[in-house]
Amino acid sequence: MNVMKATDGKETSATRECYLRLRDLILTGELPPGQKLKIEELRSLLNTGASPVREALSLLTSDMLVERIDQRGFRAAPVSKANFKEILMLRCTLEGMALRASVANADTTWEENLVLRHHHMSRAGKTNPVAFEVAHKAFHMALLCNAGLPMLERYCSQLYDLNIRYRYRAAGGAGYGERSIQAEHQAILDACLDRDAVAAEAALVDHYRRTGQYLSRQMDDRSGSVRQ
Amino acid sequence: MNVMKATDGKETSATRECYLRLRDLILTGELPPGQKLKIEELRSLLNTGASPVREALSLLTSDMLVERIDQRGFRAAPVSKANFKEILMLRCTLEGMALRASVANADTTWEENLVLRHHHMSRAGKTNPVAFEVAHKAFHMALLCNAGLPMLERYCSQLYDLNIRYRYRAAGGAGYGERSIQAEHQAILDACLDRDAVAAEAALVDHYRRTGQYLSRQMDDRSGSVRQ
DNA sequence: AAGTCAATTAATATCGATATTTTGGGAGAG
DNA sequence: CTCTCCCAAAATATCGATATTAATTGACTT
Repeated sequence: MNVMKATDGKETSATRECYLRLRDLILTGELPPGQKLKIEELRSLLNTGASPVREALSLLTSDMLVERIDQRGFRAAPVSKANFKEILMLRCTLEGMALRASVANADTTWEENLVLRHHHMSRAGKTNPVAFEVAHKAFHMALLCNAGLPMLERYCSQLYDLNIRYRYRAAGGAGYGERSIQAEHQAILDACLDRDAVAAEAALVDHYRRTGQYLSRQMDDRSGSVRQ
Repeated sequence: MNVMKATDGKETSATRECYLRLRDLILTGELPPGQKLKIEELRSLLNTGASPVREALSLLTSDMLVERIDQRGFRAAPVSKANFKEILMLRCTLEGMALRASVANADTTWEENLVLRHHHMSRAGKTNPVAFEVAHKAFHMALLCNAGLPMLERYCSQLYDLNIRYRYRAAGGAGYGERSIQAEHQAILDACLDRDAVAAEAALVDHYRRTGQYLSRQMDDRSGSVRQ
């Protein structure tokens, strides 16, 4: 059973499939923070065997989205205000560093890609929220991808995902309050195109701090739903 | 078979066993960078089944010590001068940040633990190199553990391990050249006990930069043995 | 009636076997 | 002689079943 027929053009492994699906479930909060992740349940939910599920959970452990307790299984990583603040702080520092390096290596290819990503993000924002989330991450990662620092990029990507989870918690989706993030994104883009590393970093950090304050308020308002 | 008898006081899972053993093999270079990690070989090497091996390798992927290529198995992460430099840079930034935060939260419990760790490290240095490696990491992590920033600590721990690998490559063990690392460690400790965050960070970064230059020279001398 | 211990239940961790995919090598065509 | 294609061998990924360990319930003692 579970055979992939000709109509089924899947080139990816079951483990990766599980990994992506589980990550999505955790990021959106469908698997809420702290929840026990029983192999059998996930196995039937994802229509696959126990091995891919376990391996996917092991991979998610490295992304700090899942906690593994020896002999006692897996659970979705808990959330807390302290954790949120640490993520914010690390993002400001690490993405700031990556952005400076990216600007230092600026070339037209990078710039043109940025413009394109920004355009896609603006477009997606008007249609559906989930497409916007994807485009938003693509834009932010495009900002950093010119640094030539793969490990740093990986950390930034991880931290971005961890932060998304708080956004979903606060707004139940991609609701960004009524702040003008458009203007903030434009400011970051402009500074990059001017090849002004200092201004770019300032704009980026400002963007995160504002979002952070907004989310922080949201968390206070609905405190009690946040564990620990 | 492979039953754990009463004499066998193991409380840990086979997966963790594999994880620790494989990590050690990769850090020391017994499994050299870029080497294909075949499940069957490791399975027989570690006297266990395929599942624990695969799970351990998945966990090591998160530590960036193993690369996973979908449908094509695992391999030990490659090394390169660029990678080494990135690790050094990230360590200086991240550990610097963590150390500042640790000093800011300084209390006597932390200080006393530092003194103790430093003492253990000095003692171990005179007996055997492998004990020194353990004590050395314990001292460095003790410096950072008072920051109250668990994710940052985790990153620092990861980066520390990644760096160890280059040290083993350069010296074939814990050989540190004849620099006076003792004095450097003392300087870091003293600055912490003075609760002087700026001096502590400076001493720490200086310590890493010196070690970095030393290792960098070693790598140049034996270049060709380093792939890529 | 409260606490402890044992037996039952449930879940994890692990094994052994199989299907699927990749790799390597050799035969045949150009 | 080189290239391509196909087949055999090896390795990965996955499944299904089992042994081990943790959680739970309920009886028994005090």
